[in-house]
Amino acid sequence: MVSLESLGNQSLKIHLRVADQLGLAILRGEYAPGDALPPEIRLCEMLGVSRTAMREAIRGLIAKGLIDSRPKLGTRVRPPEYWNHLDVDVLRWQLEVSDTESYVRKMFQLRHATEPAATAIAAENGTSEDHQRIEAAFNAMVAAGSDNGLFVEADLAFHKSIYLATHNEFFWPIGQLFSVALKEMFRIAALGSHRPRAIIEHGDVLRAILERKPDMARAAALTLLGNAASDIRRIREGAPEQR
Amino acid sequence: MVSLESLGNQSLKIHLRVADQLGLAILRGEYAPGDALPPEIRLCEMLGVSRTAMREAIRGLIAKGLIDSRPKLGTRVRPPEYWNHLDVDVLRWQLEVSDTESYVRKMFQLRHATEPAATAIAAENGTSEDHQRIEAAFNAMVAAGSDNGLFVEADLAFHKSIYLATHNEFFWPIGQLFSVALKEMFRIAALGSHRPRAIIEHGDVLRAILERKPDMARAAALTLLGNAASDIRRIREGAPEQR
DNA sequence: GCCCGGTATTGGTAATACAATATCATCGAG
DNA sequence: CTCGATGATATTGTATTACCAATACCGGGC
Repeated sequence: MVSLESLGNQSLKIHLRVADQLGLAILRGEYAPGDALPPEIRLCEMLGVSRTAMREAIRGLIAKGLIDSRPKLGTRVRPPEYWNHLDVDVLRWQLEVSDTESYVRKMFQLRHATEPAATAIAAENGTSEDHQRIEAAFNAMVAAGSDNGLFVEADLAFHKSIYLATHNEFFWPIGQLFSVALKEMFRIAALGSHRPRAIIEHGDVLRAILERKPDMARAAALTLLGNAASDIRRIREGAPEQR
Repeated sequence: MVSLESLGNQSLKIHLRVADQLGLAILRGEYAPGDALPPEIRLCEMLGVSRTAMREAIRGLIAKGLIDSRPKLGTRVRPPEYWNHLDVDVLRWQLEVSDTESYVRKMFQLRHATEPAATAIAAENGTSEDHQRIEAAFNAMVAAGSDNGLFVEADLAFHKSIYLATHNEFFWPIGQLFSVALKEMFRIAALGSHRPRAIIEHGDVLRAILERKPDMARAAALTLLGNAASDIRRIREGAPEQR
């Protein structure tokens, strides 16, 4: 018998696939802000899904602030300032359609604002469990050796643990966002980076947190960030990574 | 005939009402992280809605990271570190169930991290349209006179415009969040504050942005924030506002 | 020119079939 | 007889179809 796998990647829940396609189309600008999308039924037959699935997908896009839907006047694309750009899906779509360059810059602008503060707060508020988690991630970075995947994984875990250690819920989703975004970027351009220096700098951050020295932690985070940013810039400019 | 209006506020789309109830219940801790909520059908009859509506509500809560749903083991509450605390609904629920005190503090921690940076970036990148919008909000603050509602509205518009003027999409949702959160707080404890001083400080921020002086803008935002935080602290402590 | 009803489009409900999976019972081997 | 693997079953989420309600817009009739 002919399996259904033949069409498309599958295995994802279908309203997610649908939402993906619609979201990409919107981010790509196929439907400009203010425009109305085709009516539900047209969309259904265009993508070959049921109306319920389409409605669930639309529900999701509404939650992300991309569109607004009212009876009779259709579902319209909202102006971008209403979009939830911190949503990981929105971010992913954005990365797929627009040039990465400016997004790296903007993301580091935000990270530059939040991460030194988060690190300082973590140095102030971190519990011993937090300390253990951060230290474990650091050790994993060291132990990763030449394995790029492991290293990146541990690196992301390190920073995410710091955001968690703030014990401030508002910082958590931001750490989550960076984790996803950076992973996506590494997927695009696998980054060797200056591993020895990175480890030293992460160690400085770790020590400041363990010793509960907020100011030192903030400073360490700042230097780490500055170097990370210039690393990525160098890579984007096509310079060969030097180890 | 008996109108349906009798039960509840109404006029909101029903899956939103349902999501509201479920979200509140989760935030209230009625369903602890790891717990499974009742099966869909039970929930449907408990709240008196159709399965589709319930599914749409659940879809929304999944998008906010509150729950996760898998066949057979039910829909379970995820650990709070996965919740999207930057989502305005999550924030609203949190404010309704937990004490405001610590949330004001945490929110100002974040604001302290982002707003000086955003203001500096706005001073660097703001276009003339941005300048007009910010200035208009400032004028509205001045013109508000003794009308508290107008003043708060203009105040929020002022800060939101600054976040928009960064031309960095990642800052936009954060500005949006503060706008919603502070409005909610003012709703709870109407804040007269030091209006004359506030206007002067906002004027300093405005001038720095118009003159494109990032460092001055950052500094002005910092002093403004420091005073705003202590104002709110004083109010929370029950001290009478002095004008 | 104004009112009224038709129509198209989204919002909401219901019923049904399908798929995935944890639990439990049964069967067989040691 | 006990332990373990394996398969049936019940439960629960997933997906489709169909139908009715509310509403904004359009056009015709008075």
